[in-house]
Amino acid sequence: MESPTVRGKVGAQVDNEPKARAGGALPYELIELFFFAYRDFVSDPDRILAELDFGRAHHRVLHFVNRNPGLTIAELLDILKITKQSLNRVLKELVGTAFIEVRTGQADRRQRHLHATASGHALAARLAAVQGERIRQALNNVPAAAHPAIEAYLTAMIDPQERKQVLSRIRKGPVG
Amino acid sequence: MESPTVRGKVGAQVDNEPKARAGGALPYELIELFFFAYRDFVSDPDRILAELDFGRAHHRVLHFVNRNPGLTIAELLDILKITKQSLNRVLKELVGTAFIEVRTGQADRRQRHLHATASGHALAARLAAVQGERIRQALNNVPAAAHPAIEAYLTAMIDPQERKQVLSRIRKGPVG
DNA sequence: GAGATATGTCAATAAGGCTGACGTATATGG
DNA sequence: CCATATACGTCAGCCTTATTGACATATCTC
Repeated sequence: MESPTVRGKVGAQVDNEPKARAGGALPYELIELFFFAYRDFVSDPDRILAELDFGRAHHRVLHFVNRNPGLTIAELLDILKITKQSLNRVLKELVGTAFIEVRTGQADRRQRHLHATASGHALAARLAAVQGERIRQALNNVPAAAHPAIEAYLTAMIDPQERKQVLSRIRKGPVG
Repeated sequence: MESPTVRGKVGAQVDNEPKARAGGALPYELIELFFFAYRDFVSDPDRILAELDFGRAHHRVLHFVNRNPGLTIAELLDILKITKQSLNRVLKELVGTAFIEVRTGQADRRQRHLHATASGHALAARLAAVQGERIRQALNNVPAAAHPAIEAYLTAMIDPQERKQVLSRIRKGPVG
């Protein structure tokens, strides 16, 4: 999983900019650590995806479909915050290669419910495994007592308006 | 600062994949938290950059030049892990808009030493300020005693081979 | 002086985004 | 039952950021 390049609409954010930063120096170390940590975090899946001629976009789609079986197109667009045109190309490839299956909605036949196939689930698990391994190894470098703090820290890095929605989606996600 | 899309060369990495993951479930929560945290972490600078018709590539270049005054082209390419052709377009724009200044090397006149101008420094500081503000706010959600653990965790997320080099560059960086 | 090195540049290509416009199937409300 | 709204699909064109390959130029080093 890798962060999408959100272009175009930048989102209406009100005056969020710190004026003078009264309190001391900028945390350059943490800024750069986060940058490099994320860079390497996504490099593991990249190697696997390259074997299949997939990119990070495929990873994101497969990941969230796998974690949220029956997800509709609209819901997926809302998570990924991309346009349906962008999604379509990637999704078509994942469906064409039988990693994802599309089922017409029962209640509402306009909707498309997305499901990972067996091989889709396997690939998603393989991708999550390499990222999970990196996380596990990193946690080993930190006292177990501090593990909840790391989760709290990452949670607090998420936009407050998004936080609740993100958390509910993460926690409910029962499919491993 | 935002992670580059490393395409093409994926880097020679030896069999790094966890075989069966004997030890239990995958840390899906942390995987997704890291994803969303990073997404929002880069969204703040994006808004500012958009005002100037710059992209994330400009941010990365400006950031590292500002933090490492006198950086050469080759060193910058090594940090960013992109090709000189990719760098060139972005760098030309930053030089053309007078955010970055190029000085021919004294000892070796083939080299180009990059420096942020006054306005380059101001922009870099403004970008770092919004990211720093998010970090500071997130740290406030965590006991101060756990702050070193967060730094240790992020450090351990970086590839072991890269870690030493990255850390030395981060710590020495005296320019805030 | 020959060759290596640091940088610059031209050209073609790809991935992954975007906007705008339009089409189709299905639901839903009056 | 018909009009409108909704969910999705698709065509066309564009942008940014990256890639590879080839070649040019200046400068350093042996």
